[in-house]
Formats: sequence, structure tokens, C-alpha cells
Amino acid sequence: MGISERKEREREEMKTMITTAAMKMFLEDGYAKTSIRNIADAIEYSPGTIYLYYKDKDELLFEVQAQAYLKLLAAFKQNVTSTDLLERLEQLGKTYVSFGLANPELYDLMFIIRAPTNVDKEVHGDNGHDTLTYTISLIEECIQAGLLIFKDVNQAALQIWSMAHGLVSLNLRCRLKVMIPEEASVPEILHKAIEEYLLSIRA
Amino acid sequence: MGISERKEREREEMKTMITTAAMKMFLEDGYAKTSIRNIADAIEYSPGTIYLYYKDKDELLFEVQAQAYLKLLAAFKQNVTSTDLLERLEQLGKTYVSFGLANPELYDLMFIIRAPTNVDKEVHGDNGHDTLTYTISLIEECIQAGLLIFKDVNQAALQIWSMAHGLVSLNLRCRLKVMIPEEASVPEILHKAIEEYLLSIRA
DNA sequence: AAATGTACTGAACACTGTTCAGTAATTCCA
DNA sequence: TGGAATTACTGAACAGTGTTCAGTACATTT
Repeated sequence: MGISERKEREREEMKTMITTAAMKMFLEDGYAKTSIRNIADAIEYSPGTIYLYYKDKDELLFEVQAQAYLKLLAAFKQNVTSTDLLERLEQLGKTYVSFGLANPELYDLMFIIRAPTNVDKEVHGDNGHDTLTYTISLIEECIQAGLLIFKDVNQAALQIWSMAHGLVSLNLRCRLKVMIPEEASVPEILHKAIEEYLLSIRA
Repeated sequence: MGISERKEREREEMKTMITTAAMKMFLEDGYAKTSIRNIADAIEYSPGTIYLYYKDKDELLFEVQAQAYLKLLAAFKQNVTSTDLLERLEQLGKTYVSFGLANPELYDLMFIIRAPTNVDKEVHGDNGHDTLTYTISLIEECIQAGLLIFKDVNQAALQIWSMAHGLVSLNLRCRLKVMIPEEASVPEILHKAIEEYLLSIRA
């Protein structure tokens, strides 16, 4: 009775087919501008079919978010190579900023768009948990080694993430054009900001 | 020939009637959930009429943004009262955070939503210019008095604003629940973060 | 009083997310 | 193997969106 197994497999294939198309289109045109009908067209199915696999556009977003967090984690693991803890933290920060600038639409749907509300956190995992853990662990190591001015890990993570997110998101929303000279390279300036900030929180 | 003057006056009244209704509804339900038809209903006109006064929903957003920036500036002027420069900076930061937490939908439309793209910056003024100038002036004073570690005003403003915006926006988007204990008071924690940050950038 | 100009309407267009009766194919069971 | 049951999929329909525009009614000018 391998039929139900095959069906289950086919169902999963269909789901990944949908999310793959969605991911591609979200990346290119953004979440808001990608419609269910567009996705359906892309995979050559009718719009109704998508709702047999995902109950909402929100659930689709949630799925793509999960992939995006993995992508970010992969970028962390690839770029955070130093053995020096503070250097690692700097590599992490710069990777975060670069990721945001290189994948604006992805960053948007991960951190700027309103989080999906209709999704059971019971059914689906907590999105981005591993990526967050990776980051917090590094910060904790730095604190325990007495390298940072912070005492509390949560306060430290809160501040460091806020700074990084602030830099990226204000830039993506063109809210800090005024503060950045016309001719300047944005990535360079943001990386410099990260460097300076990390210097200022050294113990 | 006072007729054209009266007409011009009536036109302005109509425009403020529209933006006032829009502001109210944006504040209550947010920009996205407020439709042109809803606004038209509220002021008892047909949807088409609104387009005789504003060419877009974007232009309406732009107008409301301008008011919102003035509201923030007013909050600054009310709360930034100290004579000590660094204290003033702290009051500014805390006012910013409080403003964001108290007016989430307004903060959203000011800094998180995609900026209106179809609006001539030639015709309409540069939104929030005064508010930004107010902020940058204070930072510049601090730097010139040698109170901060920064040399460049733009870099300083970039970082300070990014931190504040990061704190507020991550919180509004429920992205930092993980880092904030369940029972904790969010405003308190964010204010503490501002305090700590300002300490870390003191010369 | 007639002609011109202005302000406003509301139906229509093209889109959106979502639902659901109906159809076609597949699997199950006798 | 043939008929019943299950499953997968469709596409029209619903209620909503921003936006446009022919048509109307009123105000102003001549």
C-alpha cells in the first residue's frame, strides 16, 4: 500500500512547487505585488488549487519567511569565519547589512512587513528560531568573555539587532537619503556605522 | 471679485476636510485598511470627489505624513526641556520611542510604509524636513561641545536614528518578543536601551 | 436668459484574496 | 473488471480595492 506514501510525496512536491514559485516572485516583485493568480499562472494551475495547499496568502508568506531565515543563517555561517569573538560579531553585523541590501524584497518580507497573524505557531515552527539562536549565542559568548559593555544578553541582542535593522530598513525605505551624501556608497557607509557601533560597545 | 478667493478658500477647506478624515482613519485602522471609499463615506462625498483634490492615495499619505512629522516635532519641543545637551538628547530619544509606541499606525505610515513615489518633491515640500533639522541640530551641538564620540554629524545622526527606529519598528512588528520577557514593560525596556546606548556613545 | 464653467456623482474597469459548486480523474471494494 | 467513493482540480462568483470618466446639476459670466 505505497499509494498513500506516494500521494503524500506528491502533495509535498506540489507544496514546494508553490513556495518555490512564490519565493521567486516575492524576490522579484515583492510580496504585495505578487498575487495568488500570478503564482497560479506561473505554476500553470488555477488560483483555487493554491488554497488546497495553503490556507492563506499569509501562510505562504510564513513558509517563504522560513526559507529566507535559513538563507540568512547560511550567509552567517559562510561569512562568520574568524576565531576572534569580536571579529565574528563584526562579520555577523556586516553580513546582516549586506544581506538586507542585496535582497531588499526578501528583507522586507522577513522584518518589515506585518508578520502573518493567522498562522498557528503550534502547527508551524517558530520562524527564524535557529537564526536568532545563532546570533544570540555569539553575543552571549562575547559577554561571557567580558568583551562587551553589556551585562544582560537580551538587552545586548535587542540593541545590536535594533541598530542593524534600523540601518537597513531606514535605507530600504529611503528615509535616510538626507544623511547620506549623494556620491557615497551606501553599503560602505552602513558597514562603517556597524564598525563604529561595535567599537562603542566594547568593554 | 472675491469669488475666486472664496472658491480657493472652499477648496482648501475641502482639502483639509479630506485629510482630517484620512488622518483620523489612518490613525485608527492604519493606512492599508483605510479605503478611498471609506474616507468618501466619512465625509459624505462620492469616491470620485477625492480625486478632484488629491491625485492618488499616495498623495493623501504624503499630506498626512507632513502633519505627522509636525506632531512629532511638537512632541520634541514639548519634552526636550533640559539645559544640559546630553540630557536633551536623551529626552529626544525617549520622546521618539514613546511617540512610536503611543501612535503605532502613525509611526507606521511615517517610517515603515513604502514612501510615496508618485509625489513631486518640487510641488510639495520635503516631508519632515523641520523635524529632521531639529534633531540634527541637537546632535551637532553635542558634537561641537565634544560630548559624543562622533566626529561626523551625518554618521552620528545615522546611527542614533537607526537605533531608535530599530527599537520601535522591531517592536511594532512583534519581531523582538523573543528578547523581551513576557512580564516586562516594553516602553521601560526600550527607554533603558536608549539610555544605555547614549551612555555608550559619550565621549 | 442663454452660454459657459465648475463641482460632483456613480457606474465602470481592472485588479485583489478567497470560496465553493461542479467536473474529471483516480483509487477502492465487491 | 465494473461501479461506488474518494480525491484533485477548476473557474466562476463574491466582496473588496484604487482609479477613471461620461454625464449631470448647479454657479458664474456674458
